[in-house]
Amino acid sequence: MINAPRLVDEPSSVVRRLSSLASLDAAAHDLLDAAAADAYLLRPRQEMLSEGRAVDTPLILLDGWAARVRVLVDGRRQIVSLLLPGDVIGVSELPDPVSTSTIIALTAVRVCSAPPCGASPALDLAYAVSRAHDEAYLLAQVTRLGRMNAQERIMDLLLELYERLGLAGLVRDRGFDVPLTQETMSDALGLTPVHVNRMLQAARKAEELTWTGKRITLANPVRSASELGRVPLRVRADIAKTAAA
Amino acid sequence: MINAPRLVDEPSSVVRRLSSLASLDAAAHDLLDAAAADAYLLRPRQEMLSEGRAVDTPLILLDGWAARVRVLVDGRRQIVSLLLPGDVIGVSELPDPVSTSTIIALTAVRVCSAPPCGASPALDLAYAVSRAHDEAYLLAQVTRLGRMNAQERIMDLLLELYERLGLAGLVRDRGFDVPLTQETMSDALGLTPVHVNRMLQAARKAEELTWTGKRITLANPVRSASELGRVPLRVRADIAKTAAA
DNA sequence: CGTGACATTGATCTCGCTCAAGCTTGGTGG
DNA sequence: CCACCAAGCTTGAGCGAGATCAATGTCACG
Repeated sequence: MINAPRLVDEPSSVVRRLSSLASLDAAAHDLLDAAAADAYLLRPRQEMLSEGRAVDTPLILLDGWAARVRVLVDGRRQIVSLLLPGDVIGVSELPDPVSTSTIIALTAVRVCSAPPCGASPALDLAYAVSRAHDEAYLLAQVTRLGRMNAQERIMDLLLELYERLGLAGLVRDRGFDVPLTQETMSDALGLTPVHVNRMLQAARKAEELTWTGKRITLANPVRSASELGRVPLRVRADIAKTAAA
Repeated sequence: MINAPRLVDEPSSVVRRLSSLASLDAAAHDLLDAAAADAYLLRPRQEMLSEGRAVDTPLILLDGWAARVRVLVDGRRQIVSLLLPGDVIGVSELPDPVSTSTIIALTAVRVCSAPPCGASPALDLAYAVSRAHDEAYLLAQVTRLGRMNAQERIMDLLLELYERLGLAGLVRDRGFDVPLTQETMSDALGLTPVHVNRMLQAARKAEELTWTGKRITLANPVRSASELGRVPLRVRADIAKTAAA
């Protein structure tokens, strides 16, 4: 569709996402552009990182979706978290880190290695905020699986995707592309595919969402969010505010 | 230096835990001793950190147990993770961090503020490893809640406690003190207290564990672990090995 | 015009929840 | 020293959300 990515007119998901986490200066932009120039493609189902294997280089997910997966001995599979365009993977302040989970591409995926820490203070901050977000999403995943019923899990996850894709500039008109099968969703939600299907139908009948092709549109994200008690994610004190006081 | 708490004879849980994560030099020990000198006590149920509130200072849990908790609008409660003696709380590389979860003391608790990052390289490494562990335990919690049944969840959590308390030197003879009520466990496991009770009875009948008073003893941790497919946690490449090669 | 991946539907089962009641125990005050 | 009481543990009966098993439908693609 889009061939030459003209960063000025149409900023990439990474740039949009990281900019919304921390303001990026020109140096940071240059580093990201340079990194993105060495992007490469992965096929769906391809492993990007293997549990127990050393992490050679942190990655940036430029395009496509991936998932952190844990598999039990008998084959049960749990998607620990979803990785969306613009997400940063495996940046760690730990030397010689070893991956604690397997990461597989859910779709065709375009990645590049992330500019290393220390090269740009603005970028380092963005990484730190990004990691704080990741952790918050993990906490959300825990409470989803531990204390929500099937309907709530589905809507809560979709709202999280809505929020996260929004940061990357991938939401338009309360709608966004979700290249997931119902089976993949069930692995993320700790449910069976059959039950996910039925609950989705119920949600459609209740006119909470539409899901045609690969695009989901939420009828009323604000209302749904407040019903679930979701609050906007905040990981840093607002310095502007506190400085002004 | 070594008067009241005789670190040589009986190292504290923090020192034992952090030492097993990264070898601490004399400077790191001194920093920890100094920090521990300013310890203070908290009562059970007291909030140590509130969701959405700024984190003033990272803490070290010297004694007692705490929990990161998420509460839904209608009161459902999920314990996201358990915090054990020796655990480090809220160390973040992010400036002006805001807590993404509430932390409450489960027992009487003794804490002190953690020596800041940058003061000791050895300590910084220990912090980094500690944080990597925390993340791994979160992943484990997600797969527990998402894909394990009640029996498996209970044993898996107990094995994690066994492993973690072992690092802090708090396991003796396959037994360890667990100051949890069954209700608290149920909040960590995403189950009801009634069901936790029944599954515990089943586990006792199957002679997998004993739980008398506050002390749990696992009959055969190694066998239980292999049945669940648990593998020892590893977050760093073994430098000794790679360096030797 | 197969063929394979995914969505949908139905029937049945079961694990874990709910509600409700006893039971045990340790602490507290009279 | 005992009576009492609140927490927590145990037990029972019944129910229901979600799992399981097994087809069938649909659609894109070679």
